[in-house]
Amino acid sequence: MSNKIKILLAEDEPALALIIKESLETRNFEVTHCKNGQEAFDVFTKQTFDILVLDVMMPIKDGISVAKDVRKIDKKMPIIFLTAKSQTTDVIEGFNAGGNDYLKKPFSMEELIVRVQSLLGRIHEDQREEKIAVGNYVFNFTKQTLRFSEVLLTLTHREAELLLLLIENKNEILDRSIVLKKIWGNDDFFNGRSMDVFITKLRKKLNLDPNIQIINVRGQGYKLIY
Amino acid sequence: MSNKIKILLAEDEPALALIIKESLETRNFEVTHCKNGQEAFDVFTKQTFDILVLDVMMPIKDGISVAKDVRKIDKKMPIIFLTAKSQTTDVIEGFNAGGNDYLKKPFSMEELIVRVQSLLGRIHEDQREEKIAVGNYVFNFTKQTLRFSEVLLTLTHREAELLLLLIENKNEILDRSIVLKKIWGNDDFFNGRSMDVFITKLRKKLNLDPNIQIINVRGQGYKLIY
DNA sequence: ATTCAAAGTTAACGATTGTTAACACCCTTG
DNA sequence: CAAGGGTGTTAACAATCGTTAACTTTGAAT
Repeated sequence: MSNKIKILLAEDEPALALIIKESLETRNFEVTHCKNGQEAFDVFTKQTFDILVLDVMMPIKDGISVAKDVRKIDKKMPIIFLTAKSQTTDVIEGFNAGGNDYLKKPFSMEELIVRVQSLLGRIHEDQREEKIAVGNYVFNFTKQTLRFSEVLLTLTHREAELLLLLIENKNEILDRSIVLKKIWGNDDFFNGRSMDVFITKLRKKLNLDPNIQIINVRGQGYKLIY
Repeated sequence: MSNKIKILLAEDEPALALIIKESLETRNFEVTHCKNGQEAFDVFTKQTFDILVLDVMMPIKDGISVAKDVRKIDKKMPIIFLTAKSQTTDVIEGFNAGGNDYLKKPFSMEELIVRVQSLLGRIHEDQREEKIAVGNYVFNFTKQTLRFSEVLLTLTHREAELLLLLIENKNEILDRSIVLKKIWGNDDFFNGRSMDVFITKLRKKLNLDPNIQIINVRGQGYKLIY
């Protein structure tokens, strides 16, 4: 199973459907296209999607009707309507049917993409995984903790920030001045010494796993290896 | 304190601002109007709102800039942009700044209202219940209570306000000065100490669940994690 | 081998934060 | 109006964190 974001697109006009599908696919979305509302609802019940993009006017079953049926099953599924109609009443009808956004034709692909992302962002916001494996440790940045089997070490905020930068550049040289600018704001002499102190502290806390090392590269910076 | 939905409206054109304000008020929203972005951001830091409606082009500080600053403080606050510009690039810029919707002028009041309601609906799904899960606790802001299975703790108003802000920024750093401006009105030294006292009180009341912690980030603020 | 700058380490200091308690200010109640 | 509980602020002291300083060790260049 791929981990791509899955979009169900219902659009009866073949040319437009193709353009939308391809545009979304270039952004690495996985798009399933249906030619009418009936087909779309059928597919919806049989697969899982992250977001629905529904044309309002379609043969057999219109988009609003699809949305209403979907809402009976799934209250949270993000739904965007596409429509040629631009009267306000249609927009209102769309929202009342449980739509989350309403895009009037003609619209640019960029705008569609950005609105799709906006709706998805909200859904996915709580899902970030915060635990990072570092050798035999588990590092949790937000909790500022390092766990080595049963041993739980707590880090200060500075230590956690520094470790995160090192991890993001693991096995590569992390430049002194980069760190200093990012964490301390500027790279003057004293901040540099302060950073060295924190490297010492991190080394102490990371020495439970002998495979982890913070190596100094004289004149350049540090390298976290494991 | 009224329980109306609070909207912060930033719009420099007086005639349009008045129309919007009155339209929203007929729907029983409470609207605070600001004439430019600077004013809007000031007010935002000192009061609490449910949604922001920002004109993009304004003197002194534009709406996009306001949104970016707001996002540094509050990741979830719903933001709708209003704009005369209709180029796609502006829409994209708006979403990138953290906006949740983008309405092109001229728009109908009805459309604004449905879009406001659509965004609020999503947010209030979590909160309309008024009961917010915090680890194994259940927090009820209006009742100022914290329940841990059978144990019911009552909070003072200050405690409840502070906890709500922490929850709205869970797993992220909540800035000292933001809290102080929002709850105490200004961030002088003594209010700062007072806030620290309340953090202590909250920690005590939250220590039934060992997974909940209020972490201090020296010089910046506090972070609620669970 | 000598020299000097960079980095390692430890300790001390000052600023920030944590905690407790005393105090002041409401409300409500008698 | 006095008493008392509840609430928020101020003050005092303890603990923690980040920086600075001092001294030591390392490594590269001469």
